[in-house]
Amino acid sequence: MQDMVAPNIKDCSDCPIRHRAVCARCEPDELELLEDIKYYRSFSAGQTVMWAGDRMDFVASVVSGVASLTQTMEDGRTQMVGLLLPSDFVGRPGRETAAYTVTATSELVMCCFRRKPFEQMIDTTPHIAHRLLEMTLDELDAAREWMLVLGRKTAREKIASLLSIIARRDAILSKNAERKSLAFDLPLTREAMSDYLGLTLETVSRQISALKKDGVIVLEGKRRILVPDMYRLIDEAGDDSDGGFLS
Amino acid sequence: MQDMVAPNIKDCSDCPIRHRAVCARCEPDELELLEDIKYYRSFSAGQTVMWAGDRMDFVASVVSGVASLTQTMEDGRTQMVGLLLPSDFVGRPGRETAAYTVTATSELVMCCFRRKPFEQMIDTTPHIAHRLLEMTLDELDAAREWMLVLGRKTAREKIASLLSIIARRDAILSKNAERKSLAFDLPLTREAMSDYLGLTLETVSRQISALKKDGVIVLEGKRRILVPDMYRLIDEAGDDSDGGFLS
DNA sequence: AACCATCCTTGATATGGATCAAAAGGCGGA
DNA sequence: TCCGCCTTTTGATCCATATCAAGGATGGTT
Repeated sequence: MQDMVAPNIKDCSDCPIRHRAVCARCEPDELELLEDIKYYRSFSAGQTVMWAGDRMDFVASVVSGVASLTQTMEDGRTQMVGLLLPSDFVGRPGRETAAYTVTATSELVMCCFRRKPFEQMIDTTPHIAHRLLEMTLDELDAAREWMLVLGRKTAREKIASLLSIIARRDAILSKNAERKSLAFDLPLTREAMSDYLGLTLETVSRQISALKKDGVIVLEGKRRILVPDMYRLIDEAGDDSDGGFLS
Repeated sequence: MQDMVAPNIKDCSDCPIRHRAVCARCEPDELELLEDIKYYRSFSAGQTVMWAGDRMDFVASVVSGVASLTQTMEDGRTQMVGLLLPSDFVGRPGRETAAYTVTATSELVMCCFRRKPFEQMIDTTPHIAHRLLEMTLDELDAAREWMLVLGRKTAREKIASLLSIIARRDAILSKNAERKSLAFDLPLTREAMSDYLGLTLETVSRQISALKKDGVIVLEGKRRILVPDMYRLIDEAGDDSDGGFLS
């Protein structure tokens, strides 16, 4: 259960935050400041990055792997409220303690920035604040998209929605976007999927079996998914929420 | 179906955005700039402020009344993804078209700011950008809270959660916070409540009746709710999501 | 190779909420 | 004041998903 420095990352060029959150318009001296306050941490599947209520001394960006944000009720019911894929950002500037539990659902490498100096950068560097606002608005849109899934979709549609999202993100990362058929590894256990979808793990398993029987997906082992026809899968998801794949 | 200028609002001092989003640390000349770009619109219950996909030339803040953000699937299933109470902000700087349909669920007055000049203010006035980021993060937290409600709570808990939220907001507005018992008007039809909670309107009605029968709430007419014991209601909601009431 | 701990699948049954249906308020307009 | 529309309540039945239960696959450890 020991964190370690990721051995294979040398500089900011591998760090998504450089491209997505902060650095697109950074001046060289700002980049240098970023270098000063950042460090890498890696986690193995199942490890908890932080518990809700923990003091949080950093904000971070996912370099590789997948993490989840979860909320748990006293009686143990838990709901995933965010899925962090590579290049996603986690942490709330200005907040001392974590509001959600963050868990690595697969091998995970995060690029962390010490919170206090990061907050100073936000205050002194307008385009960083601007970029952060954009990212937060994107996350808000994603959360609202997900509210439709949780509130109004059937179990089958929920599974198809989740697979679409992962497939799309995977395709973008591997530059395979707009390919009709594709394959990817599921970075979540059935239980994690059920926590995301507001279902039980048995229902998740059954619906995956059903989608397989109907030829919407093909399983290679338990975790690898082939999607023969991405448009079919998106259609099963019940709406255009994943229309972004088409663009 | 005609918008009109709200007759009873003369200056920014009645405008929530002044306090919540923009003006807390505004310089006099910034306030003047705000005055230049703002105007009021009012709507009656049921009126649609804008449809998803509409071109959006303004961002706005709710002055009084309640509005909802909704998403609808092709087959008509709809999910509310945001409830806008007085002082809440709506609109995404940098986006041309509305992502959600905005509807007045009661008499509604909004304070609108023309989008382009508002965006310029954001870019040139760091503390406005900062405040906007904070508000967006608050909304994101609220959305994630709601994901737990949608994904994991029972119908009864969902109703209690919604009533708690409205009660709390109402108490804050009328400076009645931390009172144990309180009363408020429901600004939503049963159908709107069902769209928020991912239920049918029949289930909403039945659960309200059940809470009434059990003495958790008292109904005066259909729309006015008395809560004899706020802590009881919060308890029925199933978790501490409304612990904010206690503070 | 045998063992163990997870993770996953499948079956049988139970149930909370949806659906279908009807009637009872409430409220504005003629 | 009465009518007609809209909202709400309540009842009967159905069904999608949860729950309970058992067994199978997988991968790591000794």
